[in-house]
Amino acid sequence: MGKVTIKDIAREAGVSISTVSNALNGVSVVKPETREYILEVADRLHYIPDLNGRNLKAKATKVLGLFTTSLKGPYFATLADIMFWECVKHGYELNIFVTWSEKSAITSILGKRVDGCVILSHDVDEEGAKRILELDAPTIFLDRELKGNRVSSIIFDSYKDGTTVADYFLKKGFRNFAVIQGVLDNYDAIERFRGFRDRLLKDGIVVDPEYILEGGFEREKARDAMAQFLEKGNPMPEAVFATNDLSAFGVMDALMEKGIKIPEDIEVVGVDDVEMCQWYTPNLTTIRTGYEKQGSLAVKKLVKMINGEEQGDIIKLHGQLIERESTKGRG
Amino acid sequence: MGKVTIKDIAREAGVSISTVSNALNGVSVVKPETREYILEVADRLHYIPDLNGRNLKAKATKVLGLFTTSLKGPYFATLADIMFWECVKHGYELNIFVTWSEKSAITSILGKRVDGCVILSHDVDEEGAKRILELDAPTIFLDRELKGNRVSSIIFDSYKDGTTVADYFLKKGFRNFAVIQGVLDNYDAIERFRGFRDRLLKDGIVVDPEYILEGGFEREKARDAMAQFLEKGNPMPEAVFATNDLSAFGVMDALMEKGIKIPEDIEVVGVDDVEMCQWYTPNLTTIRTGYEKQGSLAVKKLVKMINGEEQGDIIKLHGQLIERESTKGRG
DNA sequence: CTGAAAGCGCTTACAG
DNA sequence: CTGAAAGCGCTTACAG
Repeated sequence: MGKVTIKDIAREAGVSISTVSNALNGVSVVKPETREYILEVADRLHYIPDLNGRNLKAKATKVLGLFTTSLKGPYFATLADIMFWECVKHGYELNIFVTWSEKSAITSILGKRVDGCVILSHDVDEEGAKRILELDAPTIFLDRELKGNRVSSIIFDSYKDGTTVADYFLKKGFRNFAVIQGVLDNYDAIERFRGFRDRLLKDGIVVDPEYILEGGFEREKARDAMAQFLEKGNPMPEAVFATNDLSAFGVMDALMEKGIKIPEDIEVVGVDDVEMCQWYTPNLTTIRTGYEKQGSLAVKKLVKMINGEEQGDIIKLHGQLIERESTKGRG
Repeated sequence: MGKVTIKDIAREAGVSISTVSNALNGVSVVKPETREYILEVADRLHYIPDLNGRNLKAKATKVLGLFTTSLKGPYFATLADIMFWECVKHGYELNIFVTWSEKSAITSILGKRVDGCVILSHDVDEEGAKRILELDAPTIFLDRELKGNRVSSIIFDSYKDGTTVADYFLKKGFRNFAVIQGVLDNYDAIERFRGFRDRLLKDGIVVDPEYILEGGFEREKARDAMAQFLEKGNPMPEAVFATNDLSAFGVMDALMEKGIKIPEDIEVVGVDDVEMCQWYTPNLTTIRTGYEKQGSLAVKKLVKMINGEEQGDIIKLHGQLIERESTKGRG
């Protein structure tokens, strides 16, 4: 290939490499004609800057990193697409990294591959997170509460979302529930469950451990758990709180396979409001968490922290209950 | 933060930076004790190498790039996850870039951010692709046929998949069809359609342009197109070929809303074999294209091209028809 | 086995 | 407005 460098451009254009660099970077000090000519030569030679050379000297890479344990899941693509567009607006690129530990984020930040990170782990790495806080590297956590000078969290108020669902069911007069847990060490899964449980406790209602099923945030897993539950012949609860939509679909799959009617025999509520909630029959009552907002806010806040315009914060997004067919059983 | 460099380690350990570099990189020439000690010091100081310094001098970055126009779509996450694991096996990292033109891939390769690229564009950028071919940068295209010294394509034999579906319907004695087109300039969309059409033509069957609908590979768009088609009151076709599963679901949504029975009144076939094919009622007959294989093969081939072990190739993956309820109408 | 030195491609004060 | 020079953090022949 024979890589073209600023040296080649300088020779070809008959100027120094400093002038080439200044022209290329639009430093206003260069005479317009010189600049024009250099740009033309650069273009003719198909010049592409070596990012390593540039980043080595420069303080910024103008790249943000999105670190995640998995690209799957119902809303990752939407979240990332929104973040991507928000990055473009602010003059940044977005790189996505699949990784199992925060170490990779640390390496990328300290290795000067990115100027800041957004971290979305399905499994929390406490040690890595602490290290990030120590270093005070510009970071946004989407999955836990952490705050530093340049470290923020933008999370769902999942505890409150759990209480919202409990409130809703209690108002209907229900007292017997099943709960589908999510990924066991996932922040949102834990908080949604806690909120639901605590609100019920206030009214003196305890959820029987037999009625707490593991859904792992997955449709298939939830379906299996519910099918197994039904096998046991326990009395049916009046309503099910699934800690995400996917597991709610799994629960409904299993119920309907047994001929149990939703919402007449049992009501179901999920969390997330993925698109499919509107397509599934019956369509699903759920909490709209607002993950689109999370994506754009993450980038905005991160850029501000990088620029030193704002300090770290903990931002909680409030969910909203969207009522649909799956809970139109009684009053 | 006060970035730690090999200089700091050298000073702290009382050796030269060359020795530090050699120790860190496991060059066997270093005395084991020296090496151990240096590693310990590096660890103690929380040393993280500056990737720009390293990549500037080194010929390789050990990073592969996956460039795509969108993270959405039913199989992107699976494809990327598989590629990620395959990268780990080969000692590479995987970076994902959302981008609208091949220019970004070129910048990354020539900018020495990555050693090679896998490109999956929903909209084809001919100019950019040509430039990659000229440069002969290690690249795998997943969306079009291109071949160079270090440029390969790993694509579905979508033309053949189209003929397979046509064959299947013809054997059942059908002669009246509707087709749901995909994204108009998408390679697979075009080829699936061409294969289907050409096979029918051989039997003297022409698909009425009124029966060729635009589905854009999206469920909603296909649903709307089919709903609009039904409004017109044209005679119903015997079968529908949707050029991907998502649009097949949309078509079935629209048909069932009008009380049309699948497969009794009309049969439907899709392409991809996404998971949902098994969940939808009726579950969907489709072509299993084998995108998992595409992902792992892409990484393997790319690594071999980078290492100079293999030249570019055009690899076509054969699809397989999976028969399910949506075509169990007649013989 | 270890160290001094050159250089990767770029940016950035600083002199002219 | 332009250029000579230093230096970003690393690797890599080469001498010892």
